[in-house]
Amino acid sequence: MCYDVNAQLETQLKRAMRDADEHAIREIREKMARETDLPLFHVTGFQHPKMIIYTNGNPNAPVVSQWGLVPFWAKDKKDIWNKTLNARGEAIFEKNSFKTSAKNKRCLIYIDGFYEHHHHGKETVPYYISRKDLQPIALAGLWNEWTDPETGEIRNTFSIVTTEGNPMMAEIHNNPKMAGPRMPVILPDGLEDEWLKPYRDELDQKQLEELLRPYPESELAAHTVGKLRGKDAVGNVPEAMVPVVYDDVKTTY
DNA sequence: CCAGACGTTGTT
DNA sequence: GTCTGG
DNA sequence: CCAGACGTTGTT
DNA sequence: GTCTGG
Repeated sequence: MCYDVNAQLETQLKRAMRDADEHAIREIREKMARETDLPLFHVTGFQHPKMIIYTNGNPNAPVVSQWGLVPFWAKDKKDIWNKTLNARGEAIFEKNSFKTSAKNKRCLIYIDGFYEHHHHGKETVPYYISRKDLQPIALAGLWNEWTDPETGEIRNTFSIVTTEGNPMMAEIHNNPKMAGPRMPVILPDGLEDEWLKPYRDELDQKQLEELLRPYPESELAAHTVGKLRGKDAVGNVPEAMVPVVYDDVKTTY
């Protein structure tokens, strides 16, 4: 699970800035950034925000992409893109909606942190999760280009790959309806580019699947924040990440 | 064979 | 309790 | 994923 | 486009 994120422009662009010249930097900042919905202090995937991703096609070039992968064969985005916000890592090479992307269209999404809901009695308490060192979180993703049959418009869309959750995530995300803790795939420093390597054979697939593991909780911090859903939702404002204390709920990890 | 789906989710 | 909308 | 609705009717 | 269910 990973349906709620905090993604700042600088965080999303950091990778591009490593090797961009001044002209490229200006192009990116002045043109591309305006096509996104950044900054996103809190957004849910169900709003299908436009963000920046880095694809295997050109790993250092930022691309505007919309959250909620629409497979190329889909006739209409509406029925599918609320169901493809996440892609179960164990099955990305099997599922119709993801298999071609898993082979040929993998991507990185850099975010500052993400949110999960904890259930305490009848109350729902959101947590904000980030790296302890506050560095950008590199998420493993899948992307695709989909042509809208109605407008002819080509849309770039993406999905966040998930894996089993670490013990901290299991404690936080304790929705009774769910069967097994999950968390987004966070690629450790130095391994991001492995996710963008070409797929040639079964061995490559094995190596890609090796990357889809839970990130160690020792590197993650979490604290309770204000409501993210419903009429009390804090909205897309910096206050979304500000700590909020709830009775009888662990405040920080 | 055709029709219809194609997806995700941890017990206060 | 269960479904839909965001 | 969670929050909120869950119903009917000819007019603000 | 491709798989599953009937």
